[in-house]
Amino acid sequence: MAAPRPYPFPPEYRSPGPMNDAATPARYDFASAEPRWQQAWDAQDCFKVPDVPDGSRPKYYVLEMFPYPSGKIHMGHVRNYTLGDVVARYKRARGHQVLHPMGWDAFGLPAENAARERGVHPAAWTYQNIATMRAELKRMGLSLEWDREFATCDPSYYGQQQKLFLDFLQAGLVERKESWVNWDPVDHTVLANEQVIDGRGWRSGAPVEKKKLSQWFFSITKYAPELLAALETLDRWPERVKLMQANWIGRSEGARVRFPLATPVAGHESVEVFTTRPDTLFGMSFLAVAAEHPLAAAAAEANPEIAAFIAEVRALGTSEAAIEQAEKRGIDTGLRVAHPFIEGATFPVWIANFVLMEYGTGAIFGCPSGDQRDLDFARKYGLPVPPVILPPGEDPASFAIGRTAYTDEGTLYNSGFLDGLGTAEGKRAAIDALEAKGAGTGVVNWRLRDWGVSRQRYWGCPIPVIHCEACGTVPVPADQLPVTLPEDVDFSKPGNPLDHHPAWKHVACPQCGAAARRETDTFDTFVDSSWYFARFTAPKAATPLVAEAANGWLPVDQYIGGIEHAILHLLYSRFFTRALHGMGQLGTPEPFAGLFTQGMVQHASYKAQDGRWLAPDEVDVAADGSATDKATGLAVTVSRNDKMSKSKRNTIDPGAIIDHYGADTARWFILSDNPPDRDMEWTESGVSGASRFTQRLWRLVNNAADGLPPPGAVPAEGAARALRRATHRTIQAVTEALESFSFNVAVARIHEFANAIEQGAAEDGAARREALEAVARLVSPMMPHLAEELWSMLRPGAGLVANLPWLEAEEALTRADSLTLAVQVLGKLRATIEVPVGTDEATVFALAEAEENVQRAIAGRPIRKRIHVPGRIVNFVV
RNA sequence: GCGGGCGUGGCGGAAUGGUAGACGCAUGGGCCUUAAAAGCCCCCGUCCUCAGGGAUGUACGGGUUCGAGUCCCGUCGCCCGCACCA
Repeated sequence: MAAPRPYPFPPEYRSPGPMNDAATPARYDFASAEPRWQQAWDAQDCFKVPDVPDGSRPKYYVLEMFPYPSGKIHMGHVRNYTLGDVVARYKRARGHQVLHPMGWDAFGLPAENAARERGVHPAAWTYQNIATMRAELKRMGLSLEWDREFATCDPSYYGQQQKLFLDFLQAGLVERKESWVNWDPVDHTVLANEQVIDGRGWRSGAPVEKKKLSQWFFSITKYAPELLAALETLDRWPERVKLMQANWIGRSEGARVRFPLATPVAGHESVEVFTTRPDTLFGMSFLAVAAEHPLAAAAAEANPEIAAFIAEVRALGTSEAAIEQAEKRGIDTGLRVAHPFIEGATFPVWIANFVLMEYGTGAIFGCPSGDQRDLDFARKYGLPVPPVILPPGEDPASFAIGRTAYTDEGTLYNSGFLDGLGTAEGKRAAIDALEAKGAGTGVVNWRLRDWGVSRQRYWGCPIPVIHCEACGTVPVPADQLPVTLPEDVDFSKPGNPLDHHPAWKHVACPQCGAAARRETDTFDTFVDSSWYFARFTAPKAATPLVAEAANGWLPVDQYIGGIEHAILHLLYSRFFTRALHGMGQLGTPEPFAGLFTQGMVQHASYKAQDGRWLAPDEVDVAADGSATDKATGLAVTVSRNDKMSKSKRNTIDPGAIIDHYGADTARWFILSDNPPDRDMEWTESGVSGASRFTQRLWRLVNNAADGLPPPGAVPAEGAARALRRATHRTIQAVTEALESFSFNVAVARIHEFANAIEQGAAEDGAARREALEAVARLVSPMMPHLAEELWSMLRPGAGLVANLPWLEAEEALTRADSLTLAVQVLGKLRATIEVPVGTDEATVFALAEAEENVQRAIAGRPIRKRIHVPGRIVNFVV
């Protein structure tokens, strides 16, 4: 692991150390305060809740996506857990019983990479990382209940997961099917998509091949209709995430059409195609199948050119993005199919690299005039483009398709019996005709595929199955679980260490007792993260779930994590929950009632002229943002908005930040910088600004604390009114901002409030105490340590802010007695007027019209219309 | 390529269809200090100005409205996901 980098802090922000040095003004000493308050929370078990909510207060389950233990925490974690902690502390103050646990998504590839590269055992590497990261998280002052912690690589967790797998098997939700993997022919290893770079294996550099393997699948497609329909019930999910999921599930109505082959090939009499546009069948120009389609294989047998083309397509790997971005290419098989409607006509069968075997039937009919991809393909290979849809207002004699297909609705023509019909009627009529002829049927197709969970890797949860020659695949009996990973594994050979372990896989068949073989594949790590949120409700139970605990706490009220998980992790978790609900193990069909997706954390990156990436402490940044290399003095290319990454060396270590500024400063800066759902940029000046504000608040209280009247004093009327109004309006505004995840706005309101307190120096002492106590309590979800420190100065010995209820604004004190109205003429601002609350409309118009600027803008023209939006605006139309 | 999102001063951003730029950061000027640090105060979209104001401005081009950063259509740029990274 890389040594921690020094951080280029200005010397003035180092921890001030012991105070009461007469020569320097007193400062807030976060370095001693933060651990002190963390101990105080621990000592009182502030964040502990029972396994079953006791009903004394409403329950609230706050969960952030648990981290992968990669080594150290990064700023993305700090942002994620700060957001969650604000919610957890705020909800707790609002009187909820808050469950807020933490654990580790601990299986995965990086541990195996570390084992191969450095000879560390994956378990040792993982648990060491967990220890480091746990210590770092604890320093952040999060209101977590650490007693519930677990790692998914603990046998006590993955053993329970194996039990769930047996339940899924029993429920008919598991299947064994063949599917394609990326195969590295040199390393003899299955590659993850991220390990395929430009079609080559990342270590060997060899062109990847696609290989078919028999693998385990969860039947998520059985739940496709439910998963789609239930999106509507998720009213506290971002619309964009629901949209992405709906598109991913991809329900589409269309038809399956059977095209008879002119001459049967290798036992194939026909090709079946799925289409959402059966109305355009008369616009057919060709038929195309995927390279993995059986017909393609049959055609390749007699033709080496076709075989070469298929091999080329295979070399693209299994990533859909790579396949679809490749240049659209194809090859004519020489086969021809008959048309279901056009008597005697036949069309060529092509193999095309953009047709996906996984979608529909792995074959399409090409209608170039109505589909852009088909058109590009037809133009490239000189195939005909018969137009069949006439856009509204076009003349059939002159309308022609050029470089752009017409994909919208219109009137069918050149289409035999469909002529004159619109798009919707055309679809219906075409399906009716197909069904009457026995050439096809109307169907609903789903884009969603079953979830392949087999991985040929060591560091994952063993799939508890035994393969027996006589009995087939036999589940490991529940009383023989968990199937644990062997510890003595050899990573010097490529491939799956479980597979070449000398003893582990050799077992007796549980059914017949004959020699049999353990499944050596392990689960996709998405399985681990598909139920951990439920396990947190009873993390040590001897069964996967405990009904009262799970049903008492679930669903998660607020789930927080990165937008990059918008589809897969969230959809798999929804599927798992629904499946467990169906088996009667969970009371809720949906895992996450509320979802918030945060943006990424970025930092400027610096590239020297010779192409090396420079770390932030290796450059001098000038006021105008330009930078030079400290070592060479040469100018450096600065790029903002770069995702923090080790390769660009622009990561900032949260541990170093906490050392130098304290956890509260880091939290405050992260919250203040921008709205939490957007990407944020970590800047040095931003953190130091946040640090100054913590000192300013502390000073504000420290300077005032001695001169305040005792708690309970009643503020006087009159002079104190302005400050009291500021206090109660701030309570109102911060509360609203916290409720709506506008944490940056909450920060702004607290800044304004601090300004107001400073300006109100001569005010009534009781009002001042009220204001300062409000500050301490309002910042507490965001800067919990500073809040405790301020509170202890204001109310020595009065207990913890963490145990206080949230402040309520007094409505009467928030009202103003006059308001400012904008006066516009023709929608342009010309003046503002100050009127007492409750002024009637006629008076408002008269006052507005009397303004000198307004008169000038009206310029003697008659007023046609007067608009008054009470409390906002007056507009004169002339 | 397909699906989703975002775009407002030098920077991060604020703004129930109703005063665009709150609040913060940076820069500049000033106070304090022997000096620095810390702290405090002022200015701060652009252009014009008779110093009252005026024009213009929310990626770009259109539209709806008394009124558009906000709603609608199109274009451009950037970001996320694409099923074996987590």
